[in-house]
Amino acid sequence: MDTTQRTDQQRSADRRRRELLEAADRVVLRDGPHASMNAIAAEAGITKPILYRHFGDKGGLYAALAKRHTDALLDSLRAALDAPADRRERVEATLDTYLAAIEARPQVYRFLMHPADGGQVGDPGFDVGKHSVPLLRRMGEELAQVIEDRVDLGPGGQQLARVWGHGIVGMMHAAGDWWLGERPCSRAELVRSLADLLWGRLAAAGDKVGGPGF
Amino acid sequence: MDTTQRTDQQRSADRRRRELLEAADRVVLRDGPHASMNAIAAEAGITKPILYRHFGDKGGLYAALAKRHTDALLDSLRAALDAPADRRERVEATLDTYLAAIEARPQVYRFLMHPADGGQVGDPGFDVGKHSVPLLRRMGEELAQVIEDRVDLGPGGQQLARVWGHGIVGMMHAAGDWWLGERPCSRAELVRSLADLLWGRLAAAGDKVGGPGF
DNA sequence: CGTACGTGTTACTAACGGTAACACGAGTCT
DNA sequence: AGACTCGTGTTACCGTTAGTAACACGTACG
Repeated sequence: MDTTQRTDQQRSADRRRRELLEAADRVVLRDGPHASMNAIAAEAGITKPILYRHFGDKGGLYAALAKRHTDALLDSLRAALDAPADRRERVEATLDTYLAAIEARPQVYRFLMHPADGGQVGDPGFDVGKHSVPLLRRMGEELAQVIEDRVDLGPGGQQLARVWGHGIVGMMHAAGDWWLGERPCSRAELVRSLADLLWGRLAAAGDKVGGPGF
Repeated sequence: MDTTQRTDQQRSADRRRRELLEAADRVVLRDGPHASMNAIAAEAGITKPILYRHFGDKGGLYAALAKRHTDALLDSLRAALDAPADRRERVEATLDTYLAAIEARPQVYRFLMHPADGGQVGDPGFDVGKHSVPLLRRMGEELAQVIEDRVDLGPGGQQLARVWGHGIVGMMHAAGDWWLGERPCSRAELVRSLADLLWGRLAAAGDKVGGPGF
């Protein structure tokens, strides 16, 4: 039970794991979220059971793969969120960073956003899987933390920040999803429109006149 | 080629279709979104191929089922959106209506929200499926229309309304999803928090003091 | 009586997630 | 040296699922 030896083995396993994840990445990028375990194993030059030994089940592989991209995206978003600029600029930079990311890699984005399963009926207590908070939640919690840290919301601010974190992330996500499919305007316009929404322009705008009999 | 006879047949087929949809509804409500075609057929007292003759494939059945619930939900939302009250009250009523709906039937909600597929690789030109706009889009478009009709946004207002429609729906959805899972507060509090967000409270709040060296 | 047709079935295929059982090679202990 | 373990890899399988082909029954119409 030598520690260094164990470290060697673990290091080797980690490297293999990374290779497998990269292969999975390629397949998912090529075939979309429907990539089968067989296809991923073939791309990696091995066979299925090895994937299962490394990741437990498909959910585990999904979680590992999602974590990679999620971490990368969250790093970019943190950079935008923490920039030394005023709040509106930070919000716009964050929105733009997110939209640029999903614009650059729509396949990855689709993969990340569609959990595609939520809980088998049988086999409760399955140890793997389940710990994959599906990106939106992580982004929401992270944004909530930033809001709570940097914005003075008075009493009850912590809960308010959480609601807002998840709400804003959802707004960004849904608008981005729609925009990615239809491309009705430029990215900059979308960013401006969303920031305007968050800045209360909906509340400030006037009613439209001309309702019949009203 | 008698028209009345054909109508009779079609009417019978429609009734059968409705029965099948109700059976599918029960199964989905009981087993969650993972309900198999076999289980649905069994619940309806028939066998699989009949389902396939009626709905083409699973996507078709999903689409038909989703349309039912989506239409029902959209009717409720329209009622809240069109109420003769001021804008803030309408927004809160709409949010509350949506949240009450997902709170009352989480299983249906989960089913509707997880498309769970997006496009097979083989068999291009598959005639069924694909026409199932996944609820969020429909809600977004509908809300966009209401905003465009009732709020004066000046030039470019139509596009702005669409962005906002999808954005607000996404906000509502994500916050609702998170809230449904964690229940961190009452529904009324959630509604208030989200409405506050839309009313620009994020922009109005002050910075938090105490950043080290800033 | 036969023929077309709608409605239903059984029995099958293909693909997928997941697993058991076996095979090989390297280091280790006696 | 020989047995023992252990990591790495395989083949071959199981159970379930979406989807389909082929057949069987009843009924209206010529």
